[in-house]
Amino acid sequence: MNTKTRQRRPAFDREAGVAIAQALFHKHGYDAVSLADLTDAMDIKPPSFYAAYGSKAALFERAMRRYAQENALPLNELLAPDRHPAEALPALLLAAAEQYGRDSVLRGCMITEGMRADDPAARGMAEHLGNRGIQAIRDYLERVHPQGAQALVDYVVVTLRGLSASACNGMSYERLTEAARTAGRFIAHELKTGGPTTAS
Amino acid sequence: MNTKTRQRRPAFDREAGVAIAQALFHKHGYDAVSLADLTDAMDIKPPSFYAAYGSKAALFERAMRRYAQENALPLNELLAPDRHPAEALPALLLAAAEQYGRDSVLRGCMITEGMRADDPAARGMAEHLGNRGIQAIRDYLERVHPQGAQALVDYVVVTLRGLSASACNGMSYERLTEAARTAGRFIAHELKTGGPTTAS
DNA sequence: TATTTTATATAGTAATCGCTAAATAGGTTG
DNA sequence: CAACCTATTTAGCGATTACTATATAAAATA
Repeated sequence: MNTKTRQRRPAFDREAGVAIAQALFHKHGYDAVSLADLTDAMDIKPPSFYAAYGSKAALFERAMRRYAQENALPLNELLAPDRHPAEALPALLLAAAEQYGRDSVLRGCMITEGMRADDPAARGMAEHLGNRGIQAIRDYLERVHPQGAQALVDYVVVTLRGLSASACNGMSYERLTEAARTAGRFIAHELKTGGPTTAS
Repeated sequence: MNTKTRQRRPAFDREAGVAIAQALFHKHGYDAVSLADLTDAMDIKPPSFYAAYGSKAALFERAMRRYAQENALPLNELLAPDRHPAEALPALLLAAAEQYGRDSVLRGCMITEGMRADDPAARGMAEHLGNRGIQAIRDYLERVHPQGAQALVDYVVVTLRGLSASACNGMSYERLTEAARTAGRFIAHELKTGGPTTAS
C-alpha cells in the first residue's frame, strides 16, 4: 500500500558531465575532487557515474582531452615553422598568460597542474599530454633555431610552469601578462644578439 | 597467567619526528601524507603523535618552519641593500635553482609547493611563509630599483615558481640551473639598458 | 622505596574514500 | 500491449581518513 514509487529521471547527458568534471578537476585538481563532488555536481548517483565513465581516473582523462581540445594553446599557429622564434616564443608566452589568467575561477593550465596529482595514473595522463606540448615546442625550436634549442625550451617550459602556478595562486591577469611580456622581451633580445651560446 | 606484558619504548625524539615529517611533506605534499604515513615513518602510535604535535596541520607548520630555517634561501645575503639588482637577482635565481634541484628526492621549494595544498589551513600557512619571502624581494627592489619594481618582482616570482615546479617534475640540476642563468642574464640586461619602463 | 606524572599502547570512533550488487523504472522493439 | 534491455535507483561494500577514550608502562619525584 506504499504509494511511494521509486523515481527515475531520464538518462543524463554524458558530454555535459564531462564538461562539469573538467571544470571541477581544473578548479581543484584530481585528488581534491571526490566522487561525491562529481556525482553531486552532475546530479546523478554513483552507479550512473560508473556506467557512463568507468572510473574517476577515466573521466579525468576524458576531461583533460576535452580541455586540450578546447582550451589548449594553438601551438600549430603560434609556432608555425615559418615564424621567427623571436616573434613566436613571446607570442606563445603571452597567449599562455592570457589563457591562464582569463577566467577568474578556472586558473592556470589544467594539464600542467595535473602533472602534480598524487594519484599515479592521473599524473601519468597529465604528463603524457604535457610532454606532447613540450615536444611540439622542442620540435619547432630544433627546426628553426638548432643551436641552444634545449636551453631555450627549458627556459620557456620553466616560464610557462611559473605562469600557470602564479595564475593558480591568484596573480592578476594584468600582472601575469606583463610577466609574460617581460620574459618574451628577453627571448627576443637573446635570439637577436647571439645569446646563450656565448657563455664560456 | 598471560606472561605477555605490554611493551613500551622510551619517549621518542620530538625534533627528529619533525625532521621526518619535513621530508615526507616536502616529498609528497601535505594532502598526500596520511597520519599513518607519519606514524609509520616515526615508528610511533597515533596517540603519541597527538600528544607531541597536536594535529597533522600543526606538525606541518613546524615542519615548514624548520624547512624555512634550514633550507630557505639566504635572502638577507643575496639581496643585501648595497648589492646591485643586476647582480643580486641572477644570484637569487641561481641559488634557488641549485637549492630546488640539489637533492634527488626532496625537490622544489617546500613552501612554494605547499601553497597548492588542498587543505585550507595548510595552504594558508604556506602562503604566509611564501608571502614573507616575496615581500623581502619586493622590499629590496623598491629600495634599490623603484621604477618598475612590481613588474620585476612578478617576473622573479614567476620564474621561481617555474623553477620549483620544474624541479618537482624531474628537470635535472644542470638544466634547472641553466634555465635560471638564462633568466638571470635577461634581468641583468634589462636593468642595464633601461628595460621595462621603455615599453610604449 | 612508594607515589605521582607523563607518554606510551590497545583499540576504537565517525566520516569519507572509490566503487558495486541487487532491484526497478523508462525507452525501445516485437 | 507485452517483453526486453538499458540506465537508473537504493543501499552498502571494505578500506582509509584524521583523531581519541581508556589503560598501562616508564620516568620523575617524594
